[in-house]
Amino acid sequence: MARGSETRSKIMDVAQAAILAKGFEATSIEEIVAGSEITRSGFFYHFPDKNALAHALIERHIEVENELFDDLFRRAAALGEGPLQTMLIGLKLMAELLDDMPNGHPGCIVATAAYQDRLFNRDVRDANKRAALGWRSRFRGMFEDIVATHRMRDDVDIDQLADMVSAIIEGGLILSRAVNEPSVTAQQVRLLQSYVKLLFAPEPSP
Amino acid sequence: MARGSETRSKIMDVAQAAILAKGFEATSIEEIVAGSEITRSGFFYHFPDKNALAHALIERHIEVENELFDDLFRRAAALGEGPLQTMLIGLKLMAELLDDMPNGHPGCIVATAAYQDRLFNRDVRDANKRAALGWRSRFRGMFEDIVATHRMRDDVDIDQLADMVSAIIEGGLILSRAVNEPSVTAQQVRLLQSYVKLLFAPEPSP
DNA sequence: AAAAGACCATACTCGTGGTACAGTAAATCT
DNA sequence: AGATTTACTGTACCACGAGTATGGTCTTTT
Repeated sequence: MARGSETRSKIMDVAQAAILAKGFEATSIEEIVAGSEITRSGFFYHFPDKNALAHALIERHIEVENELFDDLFRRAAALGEGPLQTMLIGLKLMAELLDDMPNGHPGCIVATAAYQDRLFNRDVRDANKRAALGWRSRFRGMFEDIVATHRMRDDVDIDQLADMVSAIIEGGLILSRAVNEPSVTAQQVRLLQSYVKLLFAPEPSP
Repeated sequence: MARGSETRSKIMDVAQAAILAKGFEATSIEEIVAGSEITRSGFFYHFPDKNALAHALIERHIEVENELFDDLFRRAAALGEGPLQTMLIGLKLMAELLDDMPNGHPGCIVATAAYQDRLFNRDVRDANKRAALGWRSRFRGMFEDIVATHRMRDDVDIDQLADMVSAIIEGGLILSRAVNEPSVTAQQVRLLQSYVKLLFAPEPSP
């Protein structure tokens, strides 16, 4: 990696850790530069303002999380057979993954942005929107494969079902932070898994 | 209402509207006092600092929402018979209610607080936690009544199921803001209703 | 050798939260 | 009726964080 982009990503690493721990506004540039072995001038050389930093963080997070999900569901597909099994195992793996990162995952940044509308500029909000729509399209694709081979026991919209994955994760993270119980997010994902199971499982033969 | 508490609640009204629209940090005291026909000194007379305002807002919101939920499930209980029906109808009513408030409900304040940990002091975080635990105990009570009379088709924890209501709503609100589709939250609540239905509905007689 | 990239140092502006304090009109208590 | 408290207004001030400006410096690239 070139000299410039090395410092740049170091700034982003430090910033991300701080933001996840205390929120975007509560994290000062002063603090970021202190942890990045750089000066204020150096920071503003790489990012015109704090908004640009937020934008870069969200952009990077989208990529990282996409790769993470790709890998997760690739493993899930290898473990089970058929799209329903893949989804069910994938959700279980996701729950395990969330159990292993008790401080919550970077999705937080997206959520923070959602609730601080005017604090961020258009670029950031657009990136945020793209992230959410990306999740929707990913999971919709998977649910489409499922409905092609399984009967739904309740007539629900596939887009909405796809959104439910994101909603459960984001909602779980919020709740988990509010009550200070790190396990909550993973539990919620397991409940979602239970729903998907009930929704598509073949009728029990009596 | 006495003269003092009148201005106080006016400040809170103005602040709440602004905070829901732009976030807590993005809302300046200057702006709040401008909309409240009061001076800066007046503001600080009622609230020692911004944190106290946040605390008061959350505290008030807990009360308002509790009354709202009480009323909602009272109506639901009148419409259907038995705890399962009450829950299912209640969730439908909740979805309708969310459809009617496209800007999201004040739950946002709680969510904001969850993601801005260090920005708020202990009082605010405690109030936030109490709110979340209050929801949990409310819905757990309802689900307990259901499991007493219905068989669960999947073995899930009641506390976690109760948390799912909050998680779905908060997550729905975030997603709805992120993709700028106000209908998302209500849709997610309807999906939750579908889950509860599948989870407790009697087996179909073949 | 020249130019561009990646910084450092200093100094300044401006908005916002918060403090301090003096004063005032109206309501309430004694 | 007078004293006190409540609910403010007005002014002045401090600290801190974001952002701007500008000039200098070492390093890499051309």
